[in-house]
Amino acid sequence: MAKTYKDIQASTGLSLSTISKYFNGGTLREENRRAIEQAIQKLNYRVNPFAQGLKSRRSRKVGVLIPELTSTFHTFVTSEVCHNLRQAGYDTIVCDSHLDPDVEREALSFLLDRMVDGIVTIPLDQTGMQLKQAQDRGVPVVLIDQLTRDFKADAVIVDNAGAGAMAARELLEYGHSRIGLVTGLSSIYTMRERTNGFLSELALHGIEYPQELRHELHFDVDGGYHSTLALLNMPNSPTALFCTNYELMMGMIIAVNELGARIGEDISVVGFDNLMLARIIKPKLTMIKQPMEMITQQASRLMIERLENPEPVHRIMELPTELIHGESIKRLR
Amino acid sequence: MAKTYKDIQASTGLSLSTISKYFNGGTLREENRRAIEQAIQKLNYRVNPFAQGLKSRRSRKVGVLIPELTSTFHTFVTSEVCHNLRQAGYDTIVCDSHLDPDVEREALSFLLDRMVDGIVTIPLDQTGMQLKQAQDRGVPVVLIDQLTRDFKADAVIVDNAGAGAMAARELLEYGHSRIGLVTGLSSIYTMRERTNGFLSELALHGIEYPQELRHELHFDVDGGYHSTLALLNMPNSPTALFCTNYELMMGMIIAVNELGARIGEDISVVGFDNLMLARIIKPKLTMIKQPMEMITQQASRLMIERLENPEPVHRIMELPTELIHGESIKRLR
DNA sequence: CAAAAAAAGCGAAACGTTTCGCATAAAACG
DNA sequence: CGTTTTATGCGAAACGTTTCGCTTTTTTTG
Repeated sequence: MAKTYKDIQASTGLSLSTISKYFNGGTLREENRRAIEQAIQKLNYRVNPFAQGLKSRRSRKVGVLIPELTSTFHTFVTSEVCHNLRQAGYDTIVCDSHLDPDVEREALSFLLDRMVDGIVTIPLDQTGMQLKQAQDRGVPVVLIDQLTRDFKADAVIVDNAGAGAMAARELLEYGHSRIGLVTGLSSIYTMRERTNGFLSELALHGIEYPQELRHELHFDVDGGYHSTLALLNMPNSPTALFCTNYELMMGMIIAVNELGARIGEDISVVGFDNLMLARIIKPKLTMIKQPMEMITQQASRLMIERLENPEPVHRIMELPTELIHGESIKRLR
Repeated sequence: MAKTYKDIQASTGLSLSTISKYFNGGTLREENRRAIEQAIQKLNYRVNPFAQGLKSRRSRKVGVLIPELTSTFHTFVTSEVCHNLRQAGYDTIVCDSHLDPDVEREALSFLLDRMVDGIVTIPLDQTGMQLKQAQDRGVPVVLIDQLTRDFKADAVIVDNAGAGAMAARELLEYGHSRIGLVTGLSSIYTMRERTNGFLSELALHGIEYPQELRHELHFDVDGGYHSTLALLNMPNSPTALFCTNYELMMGMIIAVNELGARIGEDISVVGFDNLMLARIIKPKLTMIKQPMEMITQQASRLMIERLENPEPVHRIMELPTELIHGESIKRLR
């Protein structure tokens, strides 16, 4: 049978309220503090989260809501944030919305029904309306990856448009101007931003972009694979490719290899996200790197700070991306 | 403010115990049932999970404990099982043990402290000792992927050794006998079983297996990539490869392509798990397919049945694997 | 139609914490 | 050393459900 305050009471002779004080950071005499600690040890006492939640109206749980668990970036963020929050004494409930705004809304209700104290999310619906219900209930929200249009909250983002522009500049530098865009559906914020940044930069250099080079499919390995095949098989195929996330890049690599083309020779490439396999592949890829650890760290920190002391101001952290030089771009001139 | 039974009482005039009966499947008059339903609608009532858990001593939560969230198979299982359980009205808490038995033990305590009603796990420690604490507390366990040595519970497994043997037979059939083994560390149950089944089958055909063809690295894309490079770069390199999971197979493909070799021509291949990319790659791969949907389905079903009606008998479901014929094996004779 | 049986509803006491206002003990002060 | 101030400890009343034993109502039956 699970132990309760009563058992600690029986063991120490202290009152229930004093014991509660011990657990909630009140002031006790050193002597009593030790007695309680000993009792806890001896009894192997564990707080009953139900009783605690019922009375305190705080669950010590945080909801993590992401668009899709099968994306490497999302999995990484989820896993790290969960870890950080657990360190700080918070449990997490993970939901993914399968890229469906309706599911996202439902999942949010689900989380709020579970009485989460906070929500960390990579939002899907870009208005952010779905998140209002959280804020209405006083549940703080931390956004990752994008700001929502009609909803303000703490957020950790990177400069996606800037990253796209950086990729374009690098390729132009090497003399490429006919560049295939291997990207996800433009309904996804990051995909759209990276693409727009990329196109704007080209426009800035007076390059008119032919729409047939722009391939938007689902942002997974499949999508990258098929887009790349299509791009490389077209009559006047591009000399370079820009992939706007990790999965697309993986699909691209497989497609390029399958066609017998050599990266950095027959086709130049700028990838995205220096994760897992991207670190070892030959030739080393030139790519945009997001500061993953910092993103998850800052997001966790923002959440924890909000939980411990709610404030009305919203802080937005924009973190820099970085271009890593590899050997996947051939110099044309 | 959140609504409570009291609000329903105020609205319907029924007693709290009657209302409780409604929620817990007791018998009420049709008229009262409807009245309560209306009140719930009107008030937008949601049960308070803390009060419910406190009183009933059931959390309606299930712990899902897996070795590693970054493995495609594990992610798939987790995501499906969570989905199925939620459908049945159970929340899930996901933990991964980062392939560390100590972390696994801790995570289990963590889950039990959270008062989960059951545990679904792909066990890491193969004795199963870590799971005893669950059973001692009357928390049912469902094993996926392997049986534990000193611990009996419901389980869903596949015939891993049989799968390995099947792969071997197929390759032998086509005349291959010098076969590289791209596999994970033999401390992992499935990797060991598949390897053993494979080797036994070769032995059965009187083939002595040279140890230098057996490459055991971490069972991820990296591992598959490096093992394959090593195998194909050795002096007397194998004519075929067998990869014992999805990630290893992905790494293998990338390495083979990088070396400019053609699958099904220069090197023959049997893969594992018909997921994602494996479905589209050219040439179509010959591979072992696990019945993924059935695994997760059966595991969820077992868990739910145990939760609804605890029984001491343990049911073990062994599901068949299947060999899918592709074009990745060249006929040698 | 009355008596017996079955069904439905009720009240009160939990479950294990937290919190509030007060009482008491210890420390500080003149 | 008595008095004020400050630090600790206490008791009791919640929090929102479930459950048990019992009463009342409804249905069945001869």
